[in-house]
Amino acid sequence: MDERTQPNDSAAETCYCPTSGVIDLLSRTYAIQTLCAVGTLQPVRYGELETAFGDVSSSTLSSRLGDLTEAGLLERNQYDEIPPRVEYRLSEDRTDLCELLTPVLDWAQQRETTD
Amino acid sequence: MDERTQPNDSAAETCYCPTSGVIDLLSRTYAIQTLCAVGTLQPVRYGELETAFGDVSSSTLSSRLGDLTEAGLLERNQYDEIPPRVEYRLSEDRTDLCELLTPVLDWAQQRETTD
DNA sequence: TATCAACACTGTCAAGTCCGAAGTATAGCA
DNA sequence: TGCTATACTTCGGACTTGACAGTGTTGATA
Repeated sequence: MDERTQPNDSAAETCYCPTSGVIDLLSRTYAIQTLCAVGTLQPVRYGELETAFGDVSSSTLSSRLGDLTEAGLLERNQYDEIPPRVEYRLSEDRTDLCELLTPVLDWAQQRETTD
Repeated sequence: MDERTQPNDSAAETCYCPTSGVIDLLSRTYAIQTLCAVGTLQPVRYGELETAFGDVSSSTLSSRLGDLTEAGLLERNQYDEIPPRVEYRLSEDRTDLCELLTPVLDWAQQRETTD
């Protein structure tokens, strides 16, 4: 940490930290997208996400939703109807994460179209 | 898209998009951390990243750096010395991604300490 | 009466990805 | 001659993912 360029000090403290639980979670397939999609479409059902993504496998989407719910980032509400209905939405206090991630997805998509 | 709560329209366009190349990349182990660590410590060497993370396997770090370099997010400079020296830094125009990701890592770390 | 559709998953197996440990190449130093 | 330093690569096994088929319930349709 001497003659290196450094954006700012707070970043220096956080950036190279070891894998934390949440980042581990976000590093799985479709985790980021799922989070943002739920934030945008909420309340959203399993089938809606499946068709929105188009190419997720049902097992992956299922376990991703399970992971995120278990981690407290999503809420799952099940209604006793036939056919069954399950709705997902962001947990009350996790909306902020989605707000941080959306620009990342925006960036990625913009890059996709320009490069 | 009728009575659903929607944060804003631009988010609705981007959030539930299918997996794009960049997001695919970021969804691999240590990709987000590597990007942010390079942004913070640049120019940074392989060994520095390895010790900074502490628990990455060398093979994973190696392939992650390769992925990010190949995708044009990182620059790799090799010097003909013994022992060898290789330096990584963010590509000129990719600094903005790191700026978007740092808050995500901050959020994750803060959550880690409060929960 | 038999079948089908709708929905939210779960189960299974093959393929891909990741980890930890050991190995590679090179030159200076003891 | 062996040790050190560096930036990787290779290998076998473990874990994750994808494709596809199946589950359970009830109302609608043939």
